[in-house]
Amino acid sequence: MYAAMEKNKFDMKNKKVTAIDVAKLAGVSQPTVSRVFSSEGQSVSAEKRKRVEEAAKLLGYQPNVFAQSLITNKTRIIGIVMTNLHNPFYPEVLSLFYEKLSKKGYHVLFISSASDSIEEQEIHQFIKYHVEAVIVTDALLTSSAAELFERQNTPVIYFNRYSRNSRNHAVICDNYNAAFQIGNYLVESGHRNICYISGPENTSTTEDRRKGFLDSLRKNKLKPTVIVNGNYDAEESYRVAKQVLLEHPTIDSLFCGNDISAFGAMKAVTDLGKRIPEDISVVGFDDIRMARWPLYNLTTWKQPMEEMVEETINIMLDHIGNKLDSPTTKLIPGELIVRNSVKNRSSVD
Amino acid sequence: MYAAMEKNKFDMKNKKVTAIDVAKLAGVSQPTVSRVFSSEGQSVSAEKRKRVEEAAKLLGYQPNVFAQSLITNKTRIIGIVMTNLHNPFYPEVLSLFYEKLSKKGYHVLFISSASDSIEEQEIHQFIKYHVEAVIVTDALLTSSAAELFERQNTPVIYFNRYSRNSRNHAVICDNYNAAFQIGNYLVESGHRNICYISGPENTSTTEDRRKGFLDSLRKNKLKPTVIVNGNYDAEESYRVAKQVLLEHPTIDSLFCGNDISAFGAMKAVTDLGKRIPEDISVVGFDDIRMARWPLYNLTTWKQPMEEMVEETINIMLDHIGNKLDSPTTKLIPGELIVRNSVKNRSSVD
DNA sequence: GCTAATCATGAAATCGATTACACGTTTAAT
DNA sequence: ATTAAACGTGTAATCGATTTCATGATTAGC
Repeated sequence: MYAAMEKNKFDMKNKKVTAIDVAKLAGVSQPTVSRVFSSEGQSVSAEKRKRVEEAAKLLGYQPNVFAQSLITNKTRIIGIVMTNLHNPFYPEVLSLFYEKLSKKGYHVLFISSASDSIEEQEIHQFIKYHVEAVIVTDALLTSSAAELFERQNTPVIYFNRYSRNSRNHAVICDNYNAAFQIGNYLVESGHRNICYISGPENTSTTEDRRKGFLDSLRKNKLKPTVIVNGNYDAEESYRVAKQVLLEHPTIDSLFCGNDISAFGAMKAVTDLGKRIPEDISVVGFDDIRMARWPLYNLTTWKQPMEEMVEETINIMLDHIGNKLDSPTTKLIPGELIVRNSVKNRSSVD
Repeated sequence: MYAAMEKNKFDMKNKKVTAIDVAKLAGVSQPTVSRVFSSEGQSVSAEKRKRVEEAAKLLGYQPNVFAQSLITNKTRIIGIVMTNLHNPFYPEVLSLFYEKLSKKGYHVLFISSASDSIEEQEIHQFIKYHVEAVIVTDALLTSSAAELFERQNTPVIYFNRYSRNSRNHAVICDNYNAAFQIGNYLVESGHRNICYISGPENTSTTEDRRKGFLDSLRKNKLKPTVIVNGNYDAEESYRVAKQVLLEHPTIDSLFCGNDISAFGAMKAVTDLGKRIPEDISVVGFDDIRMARWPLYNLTTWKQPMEEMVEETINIMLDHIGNKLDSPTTKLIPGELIVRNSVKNRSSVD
């Protein structure tokens, strides 16, 4: 009680502890304190090092990052832009990024953009804070924003998007191949009337998935089946699926552009009195945690998040370190996760 | 094409533009440049102000935040700690925080903690970056961490948690009253065998909900019904619900500690061949977006996120500004959202 | 039209670190 | 033992802003 008050009295001064305070207490010069805290094994005698460390701990000293950044020009801050927090895929990704970046001593400055392409103004925040790299998930920069970063030589890495004419790095799941495999899988398990509930048309991801899917049908000599556009969202997908199922009663399977739209579609199916997978098979895309909820048990394509995040960080570090700045695009394969939403209708086996 | 190369040549220098550069180009002194950019209407003649602004735009000048923060001791950075990104409630909250904070010119430094109480080490990141406030959602600080912030006079605001002996601010939904209302609602709509699927026992939130629920039963002269502990998670809740429904076949309703555990429970119900709400009613808590998905259509208690976030930010600003540091706790009521997962079994109406 | 008050502006100090440099000690080399 | 290299440590410069202070110019007051 008394001790607490005492402490408070000191705290009223609200004076932050600086390297000078530590130096005084340890009986060394201020640069020596700095040397103890500069990560590398700087030359300072074991004895003084110990004295400094003790003094620092006693005072609760933490080097001031702003002073550090000012002189070193390094901020250890990474900017992450995320547009679509409503799709659980992205929080999962964010969490992974945080975990892996912080392990490497980086910090996450977070920007969430409501719109699909990021406002100039938001971008300025990143520039002001001298982020060492920018990771953009599920959105594209405006070209003027991209130019800004290029001018500052700040690497931009797209996660799960790319634009053909962009000079930025990108890490993506091999969407074309994934959709191709899913198409094959459905055909091989005896489906003949596949409906693809796609996402909005203007993204690379959606484009590639659509192409892969169509190519697999073509290979299997099936004529193109119904394709409708949702917006990667459960409610919209529910609406769309319901409608398409009514219009095309022969449909035996739904391939949905992502997991949450699959969830919406599943409800549409059961609302129409059909069963999954007995009457209609459903396949998703992403393999978010919810996909394995007993409620869904969704067969889906796993985007290997962990690997993708890892790769993104590697590219980032490579760029920051070696200044290798020829734009790299990394394709990660992923895999089909078979659960319980697809029935084998093939008579053969 | 050519222009682009030209530009690049300049950029190779990678020299950052400082106030001095602007000053030279505008033919003024460096402090004058600073005065133009310091938010307040500083005294600088209209003519020079214009010259400076033009020069700044031409060079693409942005004041260096690190230099600014160093001298002003203001960082405009808010630290947010979030443990439970798997529950969609929290990404929704994060998104709101970001939106509202950025509107006020603050930035979000993000920390996600796997464990329920936050590691000392993570906390140091906040201290290093001199965050002006810390918002903690769904977790508590260790007492030594709390002490650290107190010593730095950094306000900590708990969102959706509080601890009785903590000297920090808190904004919470009135969990006691909410659970009380839900209990009443279920009883009044004719339910007599209510099972409460709670969360882990050690949190204030869970405690208050349990108390409120029990008190409402008591008031209605019902003897305490089955209470089981899940962990606010769909899969666990599925398991638990299945078991409890088998053991107690008379149960007519489930009150779940949050929405996602309600989703799990719903599946348990239908897996056992019972219907919602005809055979068993289900109520959730939170009103996350998914609750209104057609798939669920869950009757639930709305935690008024927007209001809660707003309140949290207000307390934060008050603390930062007026130095009013007597710990404030703000209770926000919330409301029952009636959808389609509860049946009126009362014979009266 | 003279003094006082106001305003605009530059010079210099400052924030809290890092780091080049120089100097004094210690250790190694021959 | 003598010289050179290596090491430890303090002094001073530096990063890029803000801010105090002083000075000179401008306006107002009478």
